[in-house]
Amino acid sequence: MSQVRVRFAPSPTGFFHIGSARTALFNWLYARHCNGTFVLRIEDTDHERNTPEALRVLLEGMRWLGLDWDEGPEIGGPKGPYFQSERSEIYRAAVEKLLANGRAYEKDGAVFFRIEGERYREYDEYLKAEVEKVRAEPMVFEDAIRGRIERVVDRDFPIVRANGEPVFHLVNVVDDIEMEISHVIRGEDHLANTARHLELFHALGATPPIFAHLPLILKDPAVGKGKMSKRDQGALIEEYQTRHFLAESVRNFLCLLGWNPKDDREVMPIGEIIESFDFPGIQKGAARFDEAKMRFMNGHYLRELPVETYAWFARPILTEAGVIEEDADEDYLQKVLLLCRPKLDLLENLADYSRFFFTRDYPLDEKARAKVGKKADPSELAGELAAAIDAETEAGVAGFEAALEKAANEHGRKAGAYRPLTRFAVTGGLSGPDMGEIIELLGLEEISLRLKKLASAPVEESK
RNA sequence: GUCCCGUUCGUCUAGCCAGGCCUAGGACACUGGGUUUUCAUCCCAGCAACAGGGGUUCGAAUCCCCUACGGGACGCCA
Repeated sequence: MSQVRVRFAPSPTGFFHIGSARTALFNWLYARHCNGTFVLRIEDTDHERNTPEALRVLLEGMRWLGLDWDEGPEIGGPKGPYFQSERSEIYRAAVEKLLANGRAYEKDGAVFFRIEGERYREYDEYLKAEVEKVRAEPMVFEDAIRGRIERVVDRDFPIVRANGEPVFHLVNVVDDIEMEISHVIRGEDHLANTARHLELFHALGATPPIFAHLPLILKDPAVGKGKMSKRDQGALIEEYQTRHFLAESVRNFLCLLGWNPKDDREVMPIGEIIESFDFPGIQKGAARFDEAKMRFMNGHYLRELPVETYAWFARPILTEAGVIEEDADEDYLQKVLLLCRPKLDLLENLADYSRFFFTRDYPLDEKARAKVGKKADPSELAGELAAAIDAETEAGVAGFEAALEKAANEHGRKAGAYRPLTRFAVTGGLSGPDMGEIIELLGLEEISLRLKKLASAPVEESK
């Protein structure tokens, strides 16, 4: 059996689009599944938008997602160079060959590929001009995902521009031949191009690879129509990097966007995905990106992280948000993180969720204050409870419960009246980590202090 | 305009190729309940789909045809 060689051939634009990432991912998965080779080839023939920064974004995104390539930039390989900008000689040779065997001709300084068949002229509604067309034999191929596809190429097309630069169709096919690519896995937007590519493969005397066209990722209908483009909210991998999504969850989610293992597994380790991944599991219809599900997965992976790793991710986030200092105590940090984790799905929310553990200067949610103040004056309640706590000798939750009981009896209230209030005083809101654990970690003294602070604060009328 | 591809719950999808096991399964979201002082975790329950029409067949989500809708391509962009 011949070696499986697949490639991801992006054009560095300065963005790493979610659709490109998914294409890269599926190529990578297939290569790993088949024990094949994953080639990264940079289609940088468009010199204007091609900058080192654009390449960096791309490679960084690939690495972040864990998509390691076997041949390509920075590591080289036997079929290099892997930048199209460095392969001009190879393209020139291919053009010479086509020119020599009569499948190409020069016109207006450019080189055109000749489609064989009877020629006629026709007004083209789309091009708004009369053009020369060809009655050609249809190109037929078996798409690994969609089955039999048939399409005619009815017009000659340029393969070298008047400025001497080779055109995408040409370089793409030449490189796939030279790099001995066995399977071309790419987006459905290339489906219509495939007939042209097939013409080129044949004219160059090469056996075409197997094609597999992936369904497109569509934008949220609320945003607009059509395939997701780089301008759409949530369309770039960088966005999820900056929002501190775990790469694992983004990758897992992307795997499921257009592929599934045919059983009920969804959150699954990458090794299992690699093992199960194959063309029959790939969807034909386009999919819509659903951030809610990715968030859910992120929460799942977050909860599975070893606490040291979790802290390693969290520390810079909290430092940047001004919640902790660079030298914050690791032990205390880990305790806080563990307390926050059960209900946290996104690291980007961690700062607001945990601020009160590190400072007394946390915002008080006015809605929460209004809610707490519905039955009784918060300041009054806080004062009563603080006094009871100060009189208490036992520490921790036990002491808190005793104080609660005492305050309730003394002032003729239900113990429950103090509970939401305590959370509000201690955290600034009405939701968050388990209150008992907060009390244990912060200590009764601190709880009392925060209650007193609330008791002495001026009461604001809620609007 | 021409050509190509697609269409199962709001979303991602299983089932379709090898028609009966489908009163269509799972997951996210949503709703309700439980746990909880609170809560974004956890547990339970619920909601909700075969685009429409015609055929073939004893029987169709599954096969065939048409229509509608969605998407893509048609560039000296990639």
